Amino acid sequence: MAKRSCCHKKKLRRGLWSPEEDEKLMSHIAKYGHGCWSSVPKLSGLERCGKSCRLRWINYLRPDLKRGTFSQEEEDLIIHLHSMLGNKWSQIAAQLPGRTDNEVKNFWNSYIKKRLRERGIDPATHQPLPEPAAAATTSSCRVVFGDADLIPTTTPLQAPLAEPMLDGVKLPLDLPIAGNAVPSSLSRSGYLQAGCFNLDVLQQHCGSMPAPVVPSASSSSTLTSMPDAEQCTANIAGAGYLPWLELGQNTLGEASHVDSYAGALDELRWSEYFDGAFQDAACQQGALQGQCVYGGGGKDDVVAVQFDVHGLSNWR
DNA sequence: AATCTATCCAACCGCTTTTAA
DNA sequence: GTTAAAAGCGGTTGGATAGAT
Repeated sequence: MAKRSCCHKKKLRRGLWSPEEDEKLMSHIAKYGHGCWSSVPKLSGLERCGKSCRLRWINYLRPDLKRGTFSQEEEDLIIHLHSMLGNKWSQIAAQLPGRTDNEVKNFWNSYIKKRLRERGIDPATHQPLPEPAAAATTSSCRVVFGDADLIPTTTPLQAPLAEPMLDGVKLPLDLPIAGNAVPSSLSRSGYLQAGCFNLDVLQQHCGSMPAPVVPSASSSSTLTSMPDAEQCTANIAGAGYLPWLELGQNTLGEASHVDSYAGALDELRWSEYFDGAFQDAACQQGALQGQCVYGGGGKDDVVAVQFDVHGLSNWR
């Protein structure tokens, strides 16, 4: 038997909020702040549970909400972040100022999912949907986005690519590494651009790579205190450099932002990186669970390196 | 005009994590 | 260290609305 919610237990009001209730909640929070949500209904005279009040505030009444339709840039960013984070809506929403996790989730389920499917992309895996005809074609390359609109021109790849990083243990970026280096058959940027994650670009735009994964207290509201993360996001999207996204000319620019991060890039030495801590981390992580598949080297040659944004920030 | 269907989105549910006593 | 309450989160539901028949 399903447990009854707190609203049922206390016979509190449920369903849509009336303007009067909104008014009560807003004026209460304006005066006192929300403090403890469980006490808000009592103090404000609302016959709602604290949880409901919290949700209403976060998703609807908060003054910093943007609302309205999502822009193309926002849509691209959501797709990009979802390919890395999976259904971590709060983390995705944290990168979209003025958007709530609920809003992003709804947008994903009602619009983006459909669009990706129309374009032959499985929204769950970001892989091309299985197509009998397509499967018989030559490419062994596995891409995150099969859509020509979304993938910039890249050198055709020689090797199969890793699955996208969906298994989200804190922004997983699983870089398959054959031996101590990027597979010889594949340039680093070529490999990364084509399917996984372009660290060149990330480094270029983010430098120290402020965490895109922020401890989200209330979705996007945290962004105001995360200028670096916000700027990083803006730089990635604004410069049209989401590795597999073309955002159009109107989004290009912001060269000064790029410059400010460029220095950090030089400090990154991939050989050091691969020989060092990340390789250790890869060893610790153990099995790949089929995330990265390489031709030639065989399974034993493949080392997955998982790092989160904190790891990236340590590259400097 | 009436009915049916699809879509969108606000809100709920229940589980997990965090915090405080 | 334990426990209960609060907060956070993601999945799901249900009502409103638009569009199709």
